[in-house]
Amino acid sequence: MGVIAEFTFQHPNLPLMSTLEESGVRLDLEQAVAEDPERPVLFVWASHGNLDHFEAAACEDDSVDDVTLVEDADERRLYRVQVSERTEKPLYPLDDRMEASRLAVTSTADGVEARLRFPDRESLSAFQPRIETRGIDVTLRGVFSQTDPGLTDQNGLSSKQRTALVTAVELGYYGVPREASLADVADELGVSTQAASERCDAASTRSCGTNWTDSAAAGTACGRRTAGSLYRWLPASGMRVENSFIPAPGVGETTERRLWEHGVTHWDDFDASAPGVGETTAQNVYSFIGDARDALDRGDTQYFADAFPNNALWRLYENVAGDVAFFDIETTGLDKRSSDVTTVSVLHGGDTTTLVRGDDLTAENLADLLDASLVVSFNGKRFDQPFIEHNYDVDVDAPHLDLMYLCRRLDLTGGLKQVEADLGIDRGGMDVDGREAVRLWHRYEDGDEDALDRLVEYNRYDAQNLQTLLDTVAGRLHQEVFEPHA
DNA sequence: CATAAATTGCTACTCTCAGT
DNA sequence: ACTGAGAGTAGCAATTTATG
Repeated sequence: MGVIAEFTFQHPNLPLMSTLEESGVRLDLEQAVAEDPERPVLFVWASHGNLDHFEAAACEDDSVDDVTLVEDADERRLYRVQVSERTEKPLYPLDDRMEASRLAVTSTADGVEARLRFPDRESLSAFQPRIETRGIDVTLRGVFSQTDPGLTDQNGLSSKQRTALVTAVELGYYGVPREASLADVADELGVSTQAASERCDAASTRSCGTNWTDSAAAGTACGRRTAGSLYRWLPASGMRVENSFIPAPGVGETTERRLWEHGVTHWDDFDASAPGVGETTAQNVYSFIGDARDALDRGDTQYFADAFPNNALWRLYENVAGDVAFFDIETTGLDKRSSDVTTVSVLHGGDTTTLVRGDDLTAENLADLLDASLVVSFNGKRFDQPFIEHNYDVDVDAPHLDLMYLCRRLDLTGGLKQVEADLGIDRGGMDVDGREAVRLWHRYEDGDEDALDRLVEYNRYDAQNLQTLLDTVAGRLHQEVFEPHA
């Protein structure tokens, strides 16, 4: 599926940039000939502003070697421009390599605006970081899907969000300069200014994150958002707590993301001059970093469990990967009050241990096995942990990472087996499910030792697969959180 | 320094969903 | 069928920041 994206490129050394600033002229690219990619020849229409001034200044401009008038219409003139070798050229030769095609390119003093068609989202995602590594400031202003014309709620906007966005655009809230204040938008909608701000923000964020279809409205709204690429700032491996600023008072998702976008991806990178962080918040961040460093040195994972919102606890995984207990239980039913725990399997430090009811399944052994920096389960917060704690005198103290909710964030639903299937995680031909596990246990109670073997094997598979699952999901979340949604 | 805007952090509420 | 944790949604108050 083709994707059309609009970018703005900004760099002082873009072709004719200083001349455009002086003359207020706008250039529309008609054609580009790039026999030598370092020195493309552009045919551009100049309009608006002072064209005589532009022509004189252009001839003196270092960013081009030659400017020739080709055609003189009344209000606009066509020039042939030979771009010089030392000029920044965002679209050469990268767009060819990316298989992107230029649909429209316009230069003004504000930078170069380009509308490009990409064959797919992957090539679009790859495009931006490539440009950015050359020091050019790139703003993604909009992404338009070529399919689904006219569908309105492909963006995933709620009706309130949609209404807010349309109202804001109609009133000129997104105009530059603003033609309406937030209060105007709030008035029109009949809600508080905060509510209006949130609705508009949520709407424009979602529009940016998904396909746009029509809607100049959405396009305009997104114009103010910088979809900066974090690509080049990625830590080599997965995210760790040292990349996180969320726990500091005054820092939420928005501020943390802004820090990352400005290259502050590690506690070491932080300083008080960071954008979007004032004096108060900066002090809070320093204070958090100090505490967190101490906690990390002590191996105090509880600190992070308390400091991080639950949906960010997964960031702790890489830090404590050597001391994680993956666990899964089998029972005789779903209700902890009327059913018994039959087996418990724990994968910890590379070893899988299985405790069996009536044998070695005791409170002491359970506590011992689950004593880790982090315990990991699937739906264990609702099922496994309460089940164990209700039936045995055990408290699971360690921070508990429940993979079910992480998977849900990635749209992986349908239960553990379904998720594993979706991710291609091997089950080794284990054709057992929870119901069958109950039956196996009862057969064992009736004297069938093989049934127990099979039950244990199934249980161990589950525990071990949790590690594979977490590795996979953590990798995906890492991308999701760090990388732009372009 | 005043103001508008952005953001966080809180509460209250609904709704989805997965375990054996 | 159960069930309750947690996600999502919304709104408001208070705090913080940006901007001229």
